Amino acid sequence: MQVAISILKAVSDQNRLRIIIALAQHRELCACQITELLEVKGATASRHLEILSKSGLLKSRKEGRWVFYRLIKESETHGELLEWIFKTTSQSEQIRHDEKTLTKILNSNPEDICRKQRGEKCCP
Amino acid sequence: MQVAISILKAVSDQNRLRIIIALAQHRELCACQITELLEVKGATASRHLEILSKSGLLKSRKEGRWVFYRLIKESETHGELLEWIFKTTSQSEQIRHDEKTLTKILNSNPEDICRKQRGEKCCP
DNA sequence: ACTCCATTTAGTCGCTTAGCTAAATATCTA
DNA sequence: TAGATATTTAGCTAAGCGACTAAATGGAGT
Repeated sequence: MQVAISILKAVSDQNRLRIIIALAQHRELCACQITELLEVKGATASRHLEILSKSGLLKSRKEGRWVFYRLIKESETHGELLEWIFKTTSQSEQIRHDEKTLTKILNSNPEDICRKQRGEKCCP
Repeated sequence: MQVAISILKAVSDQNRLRIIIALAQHRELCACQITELLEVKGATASRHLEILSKSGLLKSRKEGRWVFYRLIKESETHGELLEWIFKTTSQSEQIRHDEKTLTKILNSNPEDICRKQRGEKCCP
């Protein structure tokens, strides 16, 4: 019961839902890319990623200074939940916008993104 | 997106989850039975039922002084979500306890239950 | 009409949480 | 080693939410 609730609480936040959907479309994203996508401060994105990880939906991998996140494969236990989420949000304006933003982000390299995050506005 | 979030928020509360699961097992329950099950004040149960109704998961039917709630049949759109919920909570101690409490509640009639709710402790 | 009573609405209180800033941690590079 | 930098942690604030009490609503029975 508590497990179910912690997962449901984890995904019932708009920004965390955006993270889940983004990771479903792109195998792996680093913290700075997600920060860029959500347009929040790094600390905030980090907090969201922690919540999703602790609920058992994400795992992370460190590579140098970067931390990459992906959906846990075993979340196939949670396949039905994820399927429902994808189906129910597929028409969303926000998600379509995120998809476009993500292709821009993936065309830049992480270094540029991080540089942007402490300087001026981003995404050419 | 907002629809998905409102549904996820609706079901990511312990008491509201208990309501959903109870209604999946017993076609229809009145507000006082749900109040009895949750062991909260009537006003609190009413609030939870409103949230579930507004998110599109429940509908209500008035019969005299009582209001009966049930899962919306069209929530088959939400079948995957509900299936995941049932599967993920089936081992829960709380839910098993609720099942027992519910059979007691259903063996009483609503009048008795309501009478108990404004008087002393309940459930023989 | 009057009363009883199940349910809902209003209003309050305490806790949780999402966001921020600033400081700490960890890692790369010169 | 020193400095730069990506991420996380700590601490704060404001908004959101769940529980309660009290009052309002609306149906049933006399």
